[in-house]
Amino acid sequence: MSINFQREAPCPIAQLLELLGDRWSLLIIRDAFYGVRRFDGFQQHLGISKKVLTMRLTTLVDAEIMKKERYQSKPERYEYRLTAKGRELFPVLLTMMRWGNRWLVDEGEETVQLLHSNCGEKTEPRMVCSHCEQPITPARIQAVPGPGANREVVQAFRQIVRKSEVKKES
Amino acid sequence: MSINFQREAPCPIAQLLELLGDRWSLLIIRDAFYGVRRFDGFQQHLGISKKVLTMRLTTLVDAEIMKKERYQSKPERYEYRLTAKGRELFPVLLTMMRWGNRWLVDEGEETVQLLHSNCGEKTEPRMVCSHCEQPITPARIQAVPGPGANREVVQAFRQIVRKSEVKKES
DNA sequence: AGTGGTTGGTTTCTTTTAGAGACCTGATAG
DNA sequence: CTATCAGGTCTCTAAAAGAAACCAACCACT
Repeated sequence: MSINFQREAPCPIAQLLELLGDRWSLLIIRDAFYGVRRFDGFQQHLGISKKVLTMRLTTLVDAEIMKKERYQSKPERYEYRLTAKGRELFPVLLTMMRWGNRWLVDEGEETVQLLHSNCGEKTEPRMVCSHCEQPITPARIQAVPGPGANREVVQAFRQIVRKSEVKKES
Repeated sequence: MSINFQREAPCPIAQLLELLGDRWSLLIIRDAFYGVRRFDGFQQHLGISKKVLTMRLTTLVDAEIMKKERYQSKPERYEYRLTAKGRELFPVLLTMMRWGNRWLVDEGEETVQLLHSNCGEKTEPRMVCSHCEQPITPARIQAVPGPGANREVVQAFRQIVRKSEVKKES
């Protein structure tokens, strides 16, 4: 029902959230970036229940965000590692970290910071255009229907645009 | 219980997810970026139940991510707009959109694309260092304890680092 | 004066998820 | 022969989400 912009719809953000939009998945991936690899490690660092951890890891493996690899065979034991698809979630976590540090943590009270080994300095990631390399801001970015947009999506876009214009006038 | 890295802990990503890590909050914010402002608009575009929408909007207003503004007074009616704090979630949504388009949508089937009005071209946001302006990749970024890190956090970092080194050897 | 539509909700009931904790398995260690 | 570790499963309870009915203030029509 409703215009085709919701969760099971083709919006890439909605699709990502469909997969990872619970309270644990992105924390598991964060820990994986920190180097955690084993069931027990995730469980202890996160304080997540085993049942939910099993479910989340299964989902992540099925989605090919993580892969399960045997690291010993006498008793078979596996570890979970990020795939390329998983590693590319790095920018998502970085922008989240930046926003959290900026708005949820008092200044000077940050518990985590980022060091860029290129320049050796503390860094705050910035977004730039892949084309002109200029900064990206909401005002200078426009979302437009892509090649896979069907009539419904275009329609939804029009409606949203029209509505937001109406609001501006009043 | 467990090392201090979980949800109620000082990790900025965990704090963000504590606030926004459900299946709806970020979609509401996405719609707000698209220009949706009214209860009904969110409800129809998202297909979310009114109860949950009420709860989420309340949370977002309490967190000062959105603000409720009266737009007419005969029958009092309000609309919900992003605050500066909310608008700064833009990079988070952009990186999510990029990942979703890249990994969850078939190439050429993207329903949404971004146009950078600076250069007028289709763009894929990239992350660069605020310092040296060079690209940021997992391999070139290191998370280090910040000024607000207490002994526990530093300890947790050490443990994680040690564990991931052990893994590399085996 | 009554009917229906619009906006922005609340209430109730049912289904889904999450969480705590007991239990299981296969292996090695003492 | 018992203990411990890694990596789970199973069961039960509590919390959250979803569907749908209802409510209320105002307007516009008839």
